[in-house]
Amino acid sequence: MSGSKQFNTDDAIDSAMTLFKDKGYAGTSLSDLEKATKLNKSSIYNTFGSKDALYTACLERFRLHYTSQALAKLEQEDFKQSLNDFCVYLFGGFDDLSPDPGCLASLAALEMGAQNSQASESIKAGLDDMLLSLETRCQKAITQNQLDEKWDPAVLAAMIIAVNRGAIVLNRGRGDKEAGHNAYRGLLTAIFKEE
Amino acid sequence: MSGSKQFNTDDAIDSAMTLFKDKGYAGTSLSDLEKATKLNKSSIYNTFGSKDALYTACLERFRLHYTSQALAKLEQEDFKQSLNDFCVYLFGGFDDLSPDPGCLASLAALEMGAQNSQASESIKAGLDDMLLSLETRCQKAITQNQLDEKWDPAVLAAMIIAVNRGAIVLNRGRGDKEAGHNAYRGLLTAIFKEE
DNA sequence: TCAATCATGAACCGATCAGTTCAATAAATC
DNA sequence: GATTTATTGAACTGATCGGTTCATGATTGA
Repeated sequence: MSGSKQFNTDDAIDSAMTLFKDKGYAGTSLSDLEKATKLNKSSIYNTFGSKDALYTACLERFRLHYTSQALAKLEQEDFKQSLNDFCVYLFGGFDDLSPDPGCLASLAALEMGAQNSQASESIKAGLDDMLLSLETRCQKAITQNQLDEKWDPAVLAAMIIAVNRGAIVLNRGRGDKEAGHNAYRGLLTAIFKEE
Repeated sequence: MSGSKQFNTDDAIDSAMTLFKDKGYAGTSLSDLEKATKLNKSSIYNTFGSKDALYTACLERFRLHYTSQALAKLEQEDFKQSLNDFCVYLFGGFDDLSPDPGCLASLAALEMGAQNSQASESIKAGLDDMLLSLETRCQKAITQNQLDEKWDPAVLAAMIIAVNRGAIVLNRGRGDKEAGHNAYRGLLTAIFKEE
């Protein structure tokens, strides 16, 4: 059949994203991608061009769709609420006992970090988005007197991202969410709990 | 030639480790491993049994050799010094401008987290080693009055590991050490800087 | 209604994958 | 010095890799 596209491109990207997130770039084969997207290889190549290009499309969609949704949580007036919702979103729910969903971008950063892939730009851009948004939000919190002045906004932003990324590593490596959850509690203690 | 082993097993594991750390399990082929270890495929299979077994051997050596060296830094009397040296060791030197060395275990956790591989046990054990040692060290710091009582040792331990793991993701993803370094500075601010 | 368009599935490509086999051969034992 | 033991390189296996080609046929615009 033809004449018009028989599938939704974003749906295909979402399916591929799940695979790449769980098995990595190298660990995901084209036949895996065919099954997950329910597309034929020629459709995949016609639409995206190559495995690498599909991977990059996944990273771009992840950044423009999912990451930006997390960053939107920061737009609330209350800093503590902003940060909490931001973390809950990234964590996949603090009270949710289902396995940690992992993170496409974090695995991509570690897997592609030593290569110079087409995907590297998107990975870097995603991290920079987060760092910049968080830095701006922390700066605003200081001027609003919702955050202690001892904090350098860029430093705190980097720490918040690091805890988030690190929590995923802990959760995926241990198969539960306990250590990751503790890491988040530590973050809240660090920022909000008085000595 | 034969009669006795013609190579050092640990040297071979170290070479393989570097490859797995940079390219991941799936991204590393046996011919890559042959080149890096300067061994023939049959020697690799004779010695280790399979690619998966060699990978697990790398993780075990990483844990028993490298991770335990990091944890040894915690044995100093001064808590701040312990923590600083621990972080510097994991970071590959704060003043060292060379690229972040990455981390075999962190990539392994993300890459294998959704699989149930032979390697999973070793990955989990490595994280548990770190969490337990740090928790014990933090507890000691509290009794020594070197750490504020607001901290739950298990919570702080998880946060320290998370920042370390997350810093690697940031560094590898961005190709420099700036954000990772900031994350560490945040950690020190959180623990030692008064409000 | 008809011609142009284009997504599609199947067959195919050479390369590389993880893993095996085995003869050659060097060291160790006696 | 002969026999045993064990490592090694090279050749080989079938499967799968990423990627291409192309006939088919449904959809579309005129």
